[in-house]
Amino acid sequence: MLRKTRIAIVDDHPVVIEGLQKLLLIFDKFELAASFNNGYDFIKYIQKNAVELVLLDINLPDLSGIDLCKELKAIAPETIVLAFSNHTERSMVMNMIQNGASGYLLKNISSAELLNCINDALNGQIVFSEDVRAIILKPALNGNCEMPKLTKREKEILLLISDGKITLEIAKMLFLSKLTVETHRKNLLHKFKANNVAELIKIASKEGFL
Amino acid sequence: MLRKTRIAIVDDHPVVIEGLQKLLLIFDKFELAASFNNGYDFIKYIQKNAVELVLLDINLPDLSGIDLCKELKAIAPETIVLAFSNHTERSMVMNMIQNGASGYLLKNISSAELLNCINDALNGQIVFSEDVRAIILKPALNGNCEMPKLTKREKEILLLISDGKITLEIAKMLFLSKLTVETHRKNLLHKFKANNVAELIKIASKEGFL
DNA sequence: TTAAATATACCTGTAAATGGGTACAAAAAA
DNA sequence: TTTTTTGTACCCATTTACAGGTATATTTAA
Repeated sequence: MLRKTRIAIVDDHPVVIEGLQKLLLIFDKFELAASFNNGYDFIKYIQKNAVELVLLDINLPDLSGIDLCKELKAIAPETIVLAFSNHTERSMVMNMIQNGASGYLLKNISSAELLNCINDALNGQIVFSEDVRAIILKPALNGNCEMPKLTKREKEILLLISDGKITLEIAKMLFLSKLTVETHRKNLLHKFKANNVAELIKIASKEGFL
Repeated sequence: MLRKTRIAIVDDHPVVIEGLQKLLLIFDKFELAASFNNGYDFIKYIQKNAVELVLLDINLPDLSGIDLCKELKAIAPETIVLAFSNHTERSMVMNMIQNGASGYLLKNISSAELLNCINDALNGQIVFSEDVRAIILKPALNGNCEMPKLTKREKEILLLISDGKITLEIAKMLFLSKLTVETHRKNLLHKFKANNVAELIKIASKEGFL
């Protein structure tokens, strides 16, 4: 008899874990190795145990699923990771793939599609749920969503801007020239390809910077 | 024999529906009357069918769970509504209660707590999951988060502002005077208690307006 | 059917942001 | 070690936003 496929779930919503478990156990070949509601517990587990596949949420209490995926693939490169998330940002999808995930599923996926994706991923394919494929194929609508890389200063100033602080206030708080803050502000607008702060803050918020 | 308690689920995530269903059907007294992945289908259903309790997500594709709750209680006041959401904003909790919900549960609730809450709600109590109680009890940390009530126009203009449109552009798009748009903009700033658009957009984003 | 809320429009300043640049020292990466 | 990135600072001109009003017709709700 073939060994069962061991699957782990990392998600901070018990109901999601229950739902996934119910679906997976319909098939005799799947075995729920373990489930976790945070990232570090899962890392501890994976250092001593092996699983074939992990369903990984991105919103975790301790660290992001994106970082967790990177760490996991460093510890156990052969483990297949499927992101299972609510985030529809193109950048999230790209970052997960960048960090070694075998696919990205939105939580609004249908049961049938979910099972298909898991099987395909186990066969070495890269899989995306239907909505995610649309996101990937529409860089125009979803935008130029390359998540910009910000420097420490830029992140710092972005936060202050989002708190309603004006340039001069920020300059005083950080002991900088007003002109310096203006430069950072301009760079932020360019990096986010925003026309003004309103758009800047919207994008930054959607991309999870705030 | 007593009639079973009919429960409906409105949530756009099939996995959540599966998970809830699995948990509820452990108990013989519960019966899953129907489940919906959008609000309007549920409204149609509830106009002809009765259920004792509804588990209601806030993020729905067509209308917000908050508005849906209001409509539902107008149609079927005796139906017990439990919000089942990811949103941790105090204002969301308050609005649901304001609109007649019997409680507010976060999706990270444990299975046992969920069942307890459902039973308590059916017995006429107002129930909150553990994390929600913490949110309610800490108005200081969660702030002055009274979610402002916006008019249609204000919502419309808020969206355009968040897209980086400037006042004059908005005015042209909506066939309004620039001065009118300025007034709406000012009202938005006041309603959100924001110093400038940056803060406005941040708050609006956090409160789920974008 | 009144009263309140909404949508509309205007005025006057001042403050702030934006867009286009340049420049250079320090730190990090190649 | 050279190159690139980051953080710093400056200038100029124009546009936009913000704060403080007032005012009125139209809806909506009490």
